[in-house]
Amino acid sequence: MIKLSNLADYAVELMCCIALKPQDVHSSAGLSDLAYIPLPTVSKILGTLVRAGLLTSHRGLNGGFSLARPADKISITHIIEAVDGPVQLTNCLGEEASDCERESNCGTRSQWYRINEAVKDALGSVLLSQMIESVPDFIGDGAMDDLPLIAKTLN
Amino acid sequence: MIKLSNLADYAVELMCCIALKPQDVHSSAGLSDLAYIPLPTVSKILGTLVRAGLLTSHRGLNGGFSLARPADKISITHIIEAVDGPVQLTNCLGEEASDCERESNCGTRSQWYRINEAVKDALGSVLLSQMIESVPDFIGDGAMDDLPLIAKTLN
DNA sequence: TTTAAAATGACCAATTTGGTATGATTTCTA
DNA sequence: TAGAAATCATACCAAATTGGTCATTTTAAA
Repeated sequence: MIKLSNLADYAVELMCCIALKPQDVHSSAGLSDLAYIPLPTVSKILGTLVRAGLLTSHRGLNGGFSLARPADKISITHIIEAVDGPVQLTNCLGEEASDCERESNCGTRSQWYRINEAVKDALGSVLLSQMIESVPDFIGDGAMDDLPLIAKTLN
Repeated sequence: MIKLSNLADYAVELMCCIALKPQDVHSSAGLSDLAYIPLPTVSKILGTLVRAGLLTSHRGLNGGFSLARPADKISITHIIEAVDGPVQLTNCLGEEASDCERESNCGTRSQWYRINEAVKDALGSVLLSQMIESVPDFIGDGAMDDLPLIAKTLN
């Protein structure tokens, strides 16, 4: 199954919690309670997000974390890549040389590149601000039947 | 880093090898040589692809594998999902109930759904036939000398 | 009947992931 | 200004997943 890591999932969740009250300073402990995520794990994720420049931290008494920039300047890609690293579907799409023996005459790499970009666009098409602004109008039995679909952002 | 599993990557590669000569029956050993993938791993992947209905197998002497349907009826998503399972970025997008405590008042799930669909579209937008039609105009040394013909042998 | 090939299932190793514990730093207060 | 409380930061460990191997069985053609 192709899925995000739990940490990346958590990271988005935590960013949403913070973005809901952007003026506040949020402690790890408070976010842990709010999001039902173990405190040390929260701490670890927030540290990563600080290093990625998405959050600023305030140490000492009454310290905590807050957004480094407005929620409409942060995309889901930013958060996910901060935690999971870059979107790079195949090895040969990376920076440094891959060990792929057939790279020199590989006919498929340009296609892989295209696919990779499309996935990145898909993840980048949602901003943190959008993530929190749409409170569900109704979530009934959990079925997704009547979800409003779906901007085809791809070409 | 967000990447495909090696097995999924291999699977696409193997399907390309087979699609290049769709009229032939390809043995695991032959494909292993062609794609530089260990034989037992090849065998495992091909078995999965057969069960997914993408390949048909021919047992016994001179047996092997061939495409179950034309290359322009197989998308990359088909191959990847056969090996890695469905694209399901977050747990709450799955079939059965997730254990997410905050699902009932989760404002973000519809956004996740949108993102997930976009990623699926991105992967599904390339067909196996497209993956192989762009053969490199220059073939270097050795291993794949007999390849240039193949573009024309496609139907 | 022999041989080549696929199918199956058990098994092992290595990487990654998630979680825990401990240490370091800042700010408030007396 | 010193100490203590609150908090961030980092190093470490365990469990789960993944990738790969091996051995056995089944099938079909020569």
